Amino acid sequence: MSAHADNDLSEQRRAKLRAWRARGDAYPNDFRRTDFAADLHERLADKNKEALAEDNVEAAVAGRIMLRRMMGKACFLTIEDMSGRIQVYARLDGLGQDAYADIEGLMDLGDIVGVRGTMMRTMRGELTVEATSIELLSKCLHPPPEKFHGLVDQEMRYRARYLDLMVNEASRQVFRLRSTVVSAIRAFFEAHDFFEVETPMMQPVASGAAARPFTTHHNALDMPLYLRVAPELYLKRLVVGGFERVFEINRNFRNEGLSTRHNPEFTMLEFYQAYASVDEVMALTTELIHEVAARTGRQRVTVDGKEIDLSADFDVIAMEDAVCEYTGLSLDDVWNVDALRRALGDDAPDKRASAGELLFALFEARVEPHLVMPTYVTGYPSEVSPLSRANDDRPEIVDRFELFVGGREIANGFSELNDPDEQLARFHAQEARRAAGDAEAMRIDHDYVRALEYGLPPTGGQGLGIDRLVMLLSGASTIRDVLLFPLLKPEGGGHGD
RNA sequence: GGGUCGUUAGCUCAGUCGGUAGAGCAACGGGCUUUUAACCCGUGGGCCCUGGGUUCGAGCCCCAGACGACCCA
Repeated sequence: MSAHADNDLSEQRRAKLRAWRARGDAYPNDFRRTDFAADLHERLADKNKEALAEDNVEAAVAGRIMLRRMMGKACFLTIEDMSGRIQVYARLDGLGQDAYADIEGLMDLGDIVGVRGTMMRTMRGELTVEATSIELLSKCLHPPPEKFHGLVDQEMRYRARYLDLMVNEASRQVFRLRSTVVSAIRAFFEAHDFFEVETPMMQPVASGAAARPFTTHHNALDMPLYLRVAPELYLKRLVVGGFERVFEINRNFRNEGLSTRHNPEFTMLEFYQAYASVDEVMALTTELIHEVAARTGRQRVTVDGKEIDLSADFDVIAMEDAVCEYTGLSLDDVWNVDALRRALGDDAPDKRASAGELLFALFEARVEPHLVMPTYVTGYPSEVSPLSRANDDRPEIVDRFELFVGGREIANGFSELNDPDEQLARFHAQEARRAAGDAEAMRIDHDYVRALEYGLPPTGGQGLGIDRLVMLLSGASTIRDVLLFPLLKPEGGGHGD
């Protein structure tokens, strides 16, 4: 990448490193930091210039040089550690000739340094470490991005995420937020007597969702393996085993295109609760999102200029009603193949599609983008929900919901289908679709059906996309902004090696 | 997969009508012992994404490609 083809500038820095190496260990690990920048700011907040001068507070800080102001026989450095920034003041008189010359001759913006000194305030009141020693701990051999604008180039922000994080505070905040989200979710489920499990990422049958898997091969067993598209069928096996409340936060892999909403690997939360109805799962989902929004301080977020209150109750609407509302169809039409096809126009799928499939297609095409305020959509057609339990009164729909916020699907939950014979029949229906050309139709998992034959208690479960939740809370418009290392095409258009 | 826009110094960006490539930051040299996006003076730094084409002459116009951003599917 062009960012690293800085031959002259990095040669200058390498020359300084060579000079530093000649003095001894150029990459020492004997500097003992005693203070973080933020702690010093907090601890000494109420000490004015005079009080600090009297107290003689010693400090040892370390971090990267972000700014530097040389003034002949004195200089200011701004260094940054994981907690924030702190200013360093170095004087020729205070450090001595040789040590002061090192700052000018060996150190550059971007270098990692350790500083010992005494806390003071400048005439303008800024808390500052007046250095008694400064040592180079790790040389930065490339010029860092521009100090004021940071790193703007999107491609380089994704390809060299370390540079993005080094200079863009906004980017760091997104990933701190993400960490808080995950930890809030864990705390929530632990408080509700769930426990966390890990199920296989590599599966002999990739089932549990309508998606194409990545394929790999196990040499010793000489068998194909698939990266999972969902953990669902394994989690429900655990409920069969008596783990009545489980959750998993982990990666799924789907072999599909890249977009602002899709990355081939993404993170899902799934949880299952025995003896819970779909309504209880919905209530738990609302409670979860309320809790995460509160823990992250993001109860009010803005999507496409519209403010969304994540602490309020969420709307609920049946898919049939939602389709009528946004397409003008009547309730009599929503299971009528001809009426649905007319409404879909050019967006209609292949000719063999059933009424339920068409209704779902129409919902996706015409309704989803309008669901900006948090909204549960219920009553999904059975054909597009092969793992959901049929509604007791109306077998053509299932007891399932999806939660939409900002026009995007955030979560998907349902009352689990636990009749093994019905499940096998649904799998066979999926297989028929596959035979008819649907490459994403769900695979039959016979071992899962056998697990159901031992008895899955009535159960409710739900899956929630962590990346999309973080997008919502952070205001990110692309999934790449909430993934530390999003998948990109290789540089230069070639293959990796 | 389709459309639109973009790619110029290490970084952030200008570049007029087609006529020898510009700024700020960063670097290097000089000045400056309380600055803070420090400041002042000076110097160096370019595969203008790649490959073709048009032209006396292309960063600029045309064609193809690579990568990215946005929109659509």
